[in-house]
Amino acid sequence: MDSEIQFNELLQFFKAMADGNRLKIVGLLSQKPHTVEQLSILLGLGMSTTSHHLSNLAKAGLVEARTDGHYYLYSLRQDTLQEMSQRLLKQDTLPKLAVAVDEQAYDRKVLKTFTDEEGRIIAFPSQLKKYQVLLRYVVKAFEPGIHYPEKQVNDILSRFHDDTADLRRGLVEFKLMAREGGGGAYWRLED
Amino acid sequence: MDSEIQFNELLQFFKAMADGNRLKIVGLLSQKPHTVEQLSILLGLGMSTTSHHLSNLAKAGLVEARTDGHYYLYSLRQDTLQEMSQRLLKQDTLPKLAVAVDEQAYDRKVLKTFTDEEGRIIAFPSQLKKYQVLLRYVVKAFEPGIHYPEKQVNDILSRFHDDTADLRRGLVEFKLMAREGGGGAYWRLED
DNA sequence: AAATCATTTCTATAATTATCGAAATGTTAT
DNA sequence: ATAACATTTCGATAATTATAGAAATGATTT
Repeated sequence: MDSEIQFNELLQFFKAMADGNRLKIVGLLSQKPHTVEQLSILLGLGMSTTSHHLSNLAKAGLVEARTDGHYYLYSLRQDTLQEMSQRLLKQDTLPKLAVAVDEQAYDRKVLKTFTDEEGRIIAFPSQLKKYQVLLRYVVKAFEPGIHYPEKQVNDILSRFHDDTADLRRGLVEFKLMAREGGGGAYWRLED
Repeated sequence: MDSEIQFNELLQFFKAMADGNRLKIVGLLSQKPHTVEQLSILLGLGMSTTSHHLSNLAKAGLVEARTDGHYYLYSLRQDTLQEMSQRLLKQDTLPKLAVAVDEQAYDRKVLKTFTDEEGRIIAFPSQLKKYQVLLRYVVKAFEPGIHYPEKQVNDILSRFHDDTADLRRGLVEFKLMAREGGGGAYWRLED
């Protein structure tokens, strides 16, 4: 859903700007590009910390690095900042933020319909949207960052439904989990 | 300081918006006012938690409550949101964010690294920016408006480093000093 | 290829923030 | 006033985020 992207984009933007040191970085970069070392000295932070802040800002599309001879030069992407500010001024942006609420309510309703009290799946919905709701629910049983052998994946999935193969296939198909090479391990993907 | 207020106001604004549940609240309130209870049900949060989020938004001036019959009705202050977005679009807002930074910290750090207790240069930095810091430091030994013959220039520069030729060349190259004609005198330039 | 320098990633810890349940406060209607 | 109800504050815990130092990576020069 499009407004889902909107929501996450805006949230990431605000989170990126919601730190004093990152705000200062934005201010400094609005004047001219700086290297990581320069910024860390100006802010009185470790270089690794500064690097972390910069990658946070970069993920939100607010800064970019260009390699310049001996060092990297970070600069501000004014266009992203403008685009975000203007989006806030648009009439229809705010109401769309509430769509995420409806989605959630929708998810709850689907889960209530297709799972029992113990959280097991009663039946597979025929509607794709509802099927995906179930998959998002199931994938939460896996820790991000951990690699699970297929046997363990099946063990975990069997807590939700006997047709573990169907669930496994769905999780991979809709990119909630990934698989290593041929018969390798599975792991959970971020959003 | 005025820009100090600017900074904290903006930071508070971003912090207020940097939470998924608060963003959803803003979205919901942009459609119509809600009570704490309504919001907490829609978001699936405890009422105390919702109240906490609302007070956070209120502190940033983004929502306000008016008492209506039996309940409180929270509504969005669109004007604050507009004012903040527009501020981000203004040319001079961003540069001001850097005022909180100690601009001279960088120069001090470089000087500390590359000069000894007596102020002599220990080594020439490879980074151009740092080299320029040293040059700006050295050039202060010359009075503006006075013309120095090359011999005297070398005498003064030798207080900082034996390689006076390097320093002389750097000072001219980066337009901190200028030279008259062929073998004439040097003088300090104003930035 | 080795050496040097800037940056990033990793690992661990400190600080901040979100959350809930219970108790306290405030508001409206009787 | 008091009863009934909505909201806030308090106290404690869970989750997230900021931070630094060490090790790994990437890029440039010799």
